[in-house]
Amino acid sequence: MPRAGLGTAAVVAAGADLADEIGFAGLTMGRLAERLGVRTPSLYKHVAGQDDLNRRIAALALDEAAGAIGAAIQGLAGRDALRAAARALRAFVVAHPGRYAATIGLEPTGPEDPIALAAARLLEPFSAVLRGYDIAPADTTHALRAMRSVFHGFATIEAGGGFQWATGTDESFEWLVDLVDRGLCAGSATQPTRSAVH
Amino acid sequence: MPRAGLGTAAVVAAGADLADEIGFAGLTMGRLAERLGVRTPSLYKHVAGQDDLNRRIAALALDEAAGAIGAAIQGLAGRDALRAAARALRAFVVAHPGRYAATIGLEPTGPEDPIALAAARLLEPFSAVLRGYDIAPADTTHALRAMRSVFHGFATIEAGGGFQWATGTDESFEWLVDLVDRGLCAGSATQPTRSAVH
DNA sequence: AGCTAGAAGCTAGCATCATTAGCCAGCATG
DNA sequence: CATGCTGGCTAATGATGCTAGCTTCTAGCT
Repeated sequence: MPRAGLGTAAVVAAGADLADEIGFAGLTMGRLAERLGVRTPSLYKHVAGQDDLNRRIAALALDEAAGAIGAAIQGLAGRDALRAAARALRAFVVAHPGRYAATIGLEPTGPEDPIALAAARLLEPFSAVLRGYDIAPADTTHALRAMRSVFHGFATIEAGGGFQWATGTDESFEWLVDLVDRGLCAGSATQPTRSAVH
Repeated sequence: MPRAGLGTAAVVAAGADLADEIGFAGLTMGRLAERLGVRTPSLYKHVAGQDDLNRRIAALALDEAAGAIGAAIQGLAGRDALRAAARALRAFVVAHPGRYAATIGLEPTGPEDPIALAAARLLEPFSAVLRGYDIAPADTTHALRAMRSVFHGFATIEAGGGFQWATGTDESFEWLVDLVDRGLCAGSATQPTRSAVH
């Protein structure tokens, strides 16, 4: 029996592709093995198990997303950068729903977890976008979390099929980006009482 | 063998409680049966299967969330209503992580699907909040989707353990609410060119 | 009160999966 | 050429969802 010449990276990549094709929920060790022309137990030579596979796919996805967004905002600033970043994230989720689904609802085991590292890398381009706005240093964490929440929320809802969704999604997305842009601008200009509370 | 006196509602409620306790991922037909003092196959007299159970739990959760948010915004308007709604949703997700997880990433089979109906009911209190802002009628759909994305995003990230999260989450949440408030206010005051496009 | 029919429970059994144990073949190094 | 590691395999186990088919309880009718 000839060797298939697999490796951890190849297995993870194939798993990510398969998840994108048939949906993350349908990603099974058996199907992945079949896709790779190999019997199921052989996968365990490259991956510790399904959970490990999922986490590796998630880390890969976060890394790829970070790269795509970073590239998208090159040379842009302010609202242009915000829009570019948001669009790039959305495009990634639409193009890779399985990969993205793998990133939902997982806890890094520690600060050295590849997932935590990849997540940190994904935060970086968003930090860059934020630098184009006039945000108080004490508020950057909040602003980062806000951006993450907003676009993550939109992406998951859209990727999950939304509810009554379907029509006008593009417009709604641009509207959402503008809302965030307005919020970030206004937040820097006016520092009302409530910001002085904490 | 004495009858347990179950019914679909009782099974679904027990499933929702169990999901909140041990996590939605750990909700299994066997465990639920055990909790109800019944053998696994008996559940199939009340529920078509695991998928059906999950969808019913999701519908229940959406319905309960809609009720909680609706109650929370009674007598409030504008920013007060927005904050109350957002806090109520967040409180619900924190108190019922299993229920909420059941609502993530499911597609209603049709407009008559109980999930679609419950989702529509959840939209209602948010519509009420929006009425406290001066949003152009053509933009209400976008604004609704925006609110849903924002708070869904924050809730899921927080429920999923977040990433480097943990500290200052409350502050970040309030900051996010204020950002949306600013965005909604500014969106009504200024009607820039892009709003006149469609 | 007794009969009947359907609802609600049960045992047994099957299919699918993830996972482990243990074997064997190819390849690279001495 | 021997040797040992690596990566593939078969076989088997245990968990889980689900179906089939039997039995018993109970509601409702006569």
